[in-house]
Amino acid sequence: VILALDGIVLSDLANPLDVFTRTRLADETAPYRVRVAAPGGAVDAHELTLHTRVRLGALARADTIIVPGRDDPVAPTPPAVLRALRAAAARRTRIASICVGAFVLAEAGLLDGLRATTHWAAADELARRYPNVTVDANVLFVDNGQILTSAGAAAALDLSLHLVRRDYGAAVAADTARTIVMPLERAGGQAQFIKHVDPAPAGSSLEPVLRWIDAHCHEPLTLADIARHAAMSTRTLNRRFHDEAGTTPIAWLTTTRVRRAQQLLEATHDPVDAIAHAVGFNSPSTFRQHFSAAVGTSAAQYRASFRATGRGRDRRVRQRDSSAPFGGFSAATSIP
DNA sequence: CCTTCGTTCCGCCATG
DNA sequence: CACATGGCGGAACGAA
Repeated sequence: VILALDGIVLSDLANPLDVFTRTRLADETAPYRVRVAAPGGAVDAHELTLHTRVRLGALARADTIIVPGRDDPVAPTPPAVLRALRAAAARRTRIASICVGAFVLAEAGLLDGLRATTHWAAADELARRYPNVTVDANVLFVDNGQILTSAGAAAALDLSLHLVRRDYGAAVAADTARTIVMPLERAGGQAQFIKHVDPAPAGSSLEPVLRWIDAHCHEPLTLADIARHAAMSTRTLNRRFHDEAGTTPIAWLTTTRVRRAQQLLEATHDPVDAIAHAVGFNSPSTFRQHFSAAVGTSAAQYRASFRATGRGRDRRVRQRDSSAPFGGFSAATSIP
């Protein structure tokens, strides 16, 4: 359920809406049912008025609540909305804010003691008004498990895809990313949880290098190899990665490898060690170490939980019955 | 889990 | 002068 309040920023509404409504599983079913809820059934959104089919009551039945930003981030939120959010939080409903929607969560007290992010221009204000919140303006989004926050409007895409990945796995998320033509950096660059600095701007000069790494990540690559292909010194390569991608070349490479491993774990029955080798890790133990560091669970557990429920974690979503074959997984077969 | 050893990364500085 | 590159060296890291 996406929460619409007066003054809603339309892109904050539209981005998650698109991602979740367009997401498809391997069997073409749509796993998410998206509703837009407004307290009074209608909200003022600049040049237009949004009439919604559902009201606040929908929050009580939501698995996930998305809270977009508003024109005036610090405008007081209607008490009924705050109550509904707190009740949902108490119910362990997953709640994610987009951009300055973080102010609404903070106002409801849901960010107390947590790390959070918001639009960079509003970060100072958020930190000032809510001292109990640890504001980090240098990340695309922060995943606290139940409560998530994301940076500026475009980061809503990253956050939404992250949720898709959490719910249904990397292959499904990659498929959705392709559908909405998400640039490679952002789709591939976000590691699993908290982390990562501002993404490389789309069309950055690193893009060809990133693509090349993506295509060759299964080979044994060294820094020097990458630098040679990029036609620059290792020093410059490191510097450019730092400036434009917010990581280092090798960190990027291992993230790429882990992501591919996730897809193979989901889509095949290959032994973990074989997958480790296939995605470019020399030793299985190295793979295990990187995998659990990035994903949070072991490779075997990841596969087991994915198999068991059709996706990664909790949340009550009736899913493809576990007897359904995974052979039809289209996403995993067509990584660019 | 520990140790060893090659690799990576980044500050500093010279150069174009 | 402003800016980007890249060599150097050591500390930190990561693969066996």
